[in-house]
Amino acid sequence: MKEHIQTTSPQSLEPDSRSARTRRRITEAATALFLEHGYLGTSMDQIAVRAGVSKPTVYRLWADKDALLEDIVRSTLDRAGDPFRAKLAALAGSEDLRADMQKLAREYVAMITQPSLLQLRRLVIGASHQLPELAQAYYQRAPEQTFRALADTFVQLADRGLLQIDDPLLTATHFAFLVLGRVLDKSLFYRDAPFSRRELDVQAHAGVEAFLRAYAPQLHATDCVAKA
Amino acid sequence: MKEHIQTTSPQSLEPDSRSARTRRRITEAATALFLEHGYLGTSMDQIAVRAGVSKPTVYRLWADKDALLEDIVRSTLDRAGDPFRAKLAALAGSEDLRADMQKLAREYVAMITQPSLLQLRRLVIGASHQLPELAQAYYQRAPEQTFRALADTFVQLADRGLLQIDDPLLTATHFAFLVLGRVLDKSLFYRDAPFSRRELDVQAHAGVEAFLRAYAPQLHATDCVAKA
Amino acid sequence: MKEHIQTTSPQSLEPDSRSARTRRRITEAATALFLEHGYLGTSMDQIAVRAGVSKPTVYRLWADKDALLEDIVRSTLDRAGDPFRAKLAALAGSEDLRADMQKLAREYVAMITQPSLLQLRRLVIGASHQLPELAQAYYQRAPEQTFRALADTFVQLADRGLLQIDDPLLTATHFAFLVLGRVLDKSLFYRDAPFSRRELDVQAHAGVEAFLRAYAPQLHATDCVAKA
Amino acid sequence: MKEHIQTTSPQSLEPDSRSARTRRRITEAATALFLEHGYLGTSMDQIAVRAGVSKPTVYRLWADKDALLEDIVRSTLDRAGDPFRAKLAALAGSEDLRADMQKLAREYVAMITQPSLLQLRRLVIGASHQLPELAQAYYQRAPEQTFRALADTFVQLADRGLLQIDDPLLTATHFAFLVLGRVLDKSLFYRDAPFSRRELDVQAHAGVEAFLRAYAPQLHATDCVAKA
DNA sequence: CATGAATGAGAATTCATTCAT
DNA sequence: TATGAATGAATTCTCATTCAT
Repeated sequence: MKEHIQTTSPQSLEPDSRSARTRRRITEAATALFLEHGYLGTSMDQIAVRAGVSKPTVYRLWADKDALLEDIVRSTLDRAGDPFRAKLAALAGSEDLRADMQKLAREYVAMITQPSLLQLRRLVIGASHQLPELAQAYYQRAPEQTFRALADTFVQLADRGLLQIDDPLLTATHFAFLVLGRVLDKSLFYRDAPFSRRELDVQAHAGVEAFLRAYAPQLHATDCVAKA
Repeated sequence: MKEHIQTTSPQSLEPDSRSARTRRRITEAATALFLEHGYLGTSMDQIAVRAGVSKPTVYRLWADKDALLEDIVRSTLDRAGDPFRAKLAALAGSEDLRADMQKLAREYVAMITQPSLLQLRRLVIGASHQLPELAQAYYQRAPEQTFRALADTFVQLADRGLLQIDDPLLTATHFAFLVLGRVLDKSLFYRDAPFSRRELDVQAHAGVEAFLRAYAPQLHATDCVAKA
Repeated sequence: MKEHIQTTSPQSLEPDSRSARTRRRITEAATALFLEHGYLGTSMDQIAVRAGVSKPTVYRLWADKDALLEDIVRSTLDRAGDPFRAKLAALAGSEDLRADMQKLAREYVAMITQPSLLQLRRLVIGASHQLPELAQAYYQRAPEQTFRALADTFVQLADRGLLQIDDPLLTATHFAFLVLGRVLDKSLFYRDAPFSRRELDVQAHAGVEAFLRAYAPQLHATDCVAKA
Repeated sequence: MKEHIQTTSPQSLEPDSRSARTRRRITEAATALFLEHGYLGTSMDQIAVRAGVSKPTVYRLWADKDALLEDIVRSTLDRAGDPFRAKLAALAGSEDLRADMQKLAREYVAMITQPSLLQLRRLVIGASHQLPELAQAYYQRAPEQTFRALADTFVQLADRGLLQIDDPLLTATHFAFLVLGRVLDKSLFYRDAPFSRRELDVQAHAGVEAFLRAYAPQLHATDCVAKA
């Protein structure tokens, strides 16, 4: 496998040069086809035709089919996850934890349920038989990094006495899966997003409430007091 | 893979007729190959060779590749899921909810984390581009049915005042994903089970505790008092 | 190629013995399928299934697929052509040539246009690439023999001064093709008989009239007298 | 100036481009094999090997086996039939009907008995089980169109009082089948042309004479007188 | 730089035929 | 006798990849 040419050249003076446009058209075609039909279900022919170029052109830009998929996955991830992680950091200093966490959860759900992202998960999982390293790279780059970011934030909240946690990473996953476990899971099996935006909001809200009951005892002091 | 000791096979009087043996060998070969390389990544040739039969023999028993995969998926699900759902029913009458729920969670984790079941999820998801109905059938037959069974049980527990729940199905998914969301998710991306048994137990335990904090307030009166 | 067992056993004491019935069912199934889908378009599997027997049973009665087709063709021909040739002989002594020849022509058309016979022609022609001897045998047994029988009759009629012919065989083919050339030809290309019975009668009638104008001058004496 | 006299194929500027040659070689190989072994009796493998190309090359130029056969049939028909129909038109103004019709008949026979055309008939008929539309298209394009052209000419001759006809189309088929019915029929069953050129001429001649006796009474006044 | 043309290897599926019981 | 089970060899068609221009 030859190394393929560098993917991004952010400081290019001429961002829409002929070859950059070609590259983009191929990437878009391949993305659409991979997401729709999977890795093995998509042929290089289809990609070239849809992109309106010849196959050798594709092979000049990427060493082989693997490289093309990897490029797509990596650059899609780059574009998708970062905005959320930025907002997440702000939660650590929250004055109204419940409200801010609810807001964050909605944003989390909104990010994750971008159709292309859900399909990307399916694609990567489906291709994991052929490209196991890609799947692992995906997992480390996407869910796991988010969990770690959540954990960092929760540690800070715990330091401020707002949360009571033992294992920050585990707590982070509890938050994540309470908020959208069901969506993540079900959407792997259904081509079309199986939940309406309202349903998503309900699930996010209920997830956060459950999370707070489990991890923010003082927010539920009344419960304890009542018993005491 | 060695056969483990088989004492009986109760459902058939002539369990080892020539053709039953052939069928089983093909099924085993196909299962192993599908789980390892995915649907499109496995060829009927490979299956026949591994089973030690000719291709027409495979086609005599299953109409086509789809039918073979469907058969494998369905029968694997049948074998795997039912025992757990039986045990689940018993929880409704529990005298010691925390202990029994912990026990159930361990069994849940044990069932779900059978390597072949985890791989089956990957397989079905990977094949969903080609066989979308199979993926949906899988989802309805496996996770969703378990969620419903959990919900039924939780409703009974709520009736007895042991849990406080609004939306039973949502609560069921909270339980399920608290207990093994992370495992389910991560194992889709890693060929080999990414958690040791001990890690699984820890996660199951922590998941149940979080669940109880969120949904069984009276069990936590003591906690509150203790902390107070 | 082994010789296959004798096809007909006309003096069998038990004409509907078990095995005779089996043979008949296979023959019928094969005939229907061959006529419908052609020789290469029909599989031994389909034949066995349709006949309700196993494939080895078919192979016990016929050495191979070729033998089965040959048997079918030969026995169909035997059954179909003879009645007509019997009637043909009677024409030689006709008192009213035009009327009797018209009648005969209608019978000729009726015989030839039996759907199964037309389809048989197609079948044999289609199989001639694989079984050239069969096609030749067919031609000698069916059209050619009829032409010869017609020629014999025409010779007798010429002897009586009713026809004026040079080359009897050629004259016979002129009769045959005037009467149903178009039908024979077109029906090779159309699955369903392309002519109604009325059209057939019209063609047969016009063909006979043309034939008589060409070969029975005294029946058209008026024409000649007029010119003289 | 590239405008010197061009000796080569007028319709294409680059008649022997690489791909045109490839296309021609495949067409030739396929034609030979289809004519020899029939549609189902010829495999795409054989075609590719005989053409000296790989199978994908064949599939690049024709969508599938059907398309290849259709192409061959259509282009063969185009090449074969048109010249004759041109000559036919000239007959309408004939000064010496008998002589010109004899000449035309010889040309008709010569056209139809091109070995490749006779084999093409067999091929199309044999393939009609699998490709019924092709067979019908063939019939409409070849025999039927010729019949119509003959009929048109005969109508003109009748207008000039040279023929006496009722149903022009029927008369046309009478001409066609008198002249070469036997050839057309017999050659469907025999791989090699079953008649020598001399035999063909004799049949054509006799066919025309019979036709004229049946449809051109005044041409036969002399005959009648002679006989009288 | 881009392409039309090409290909070896392999995909799913079916065939006529035979074995073993 | 009749069969369920089996198979070697082909079938049509596709794939990722490269050559030649």
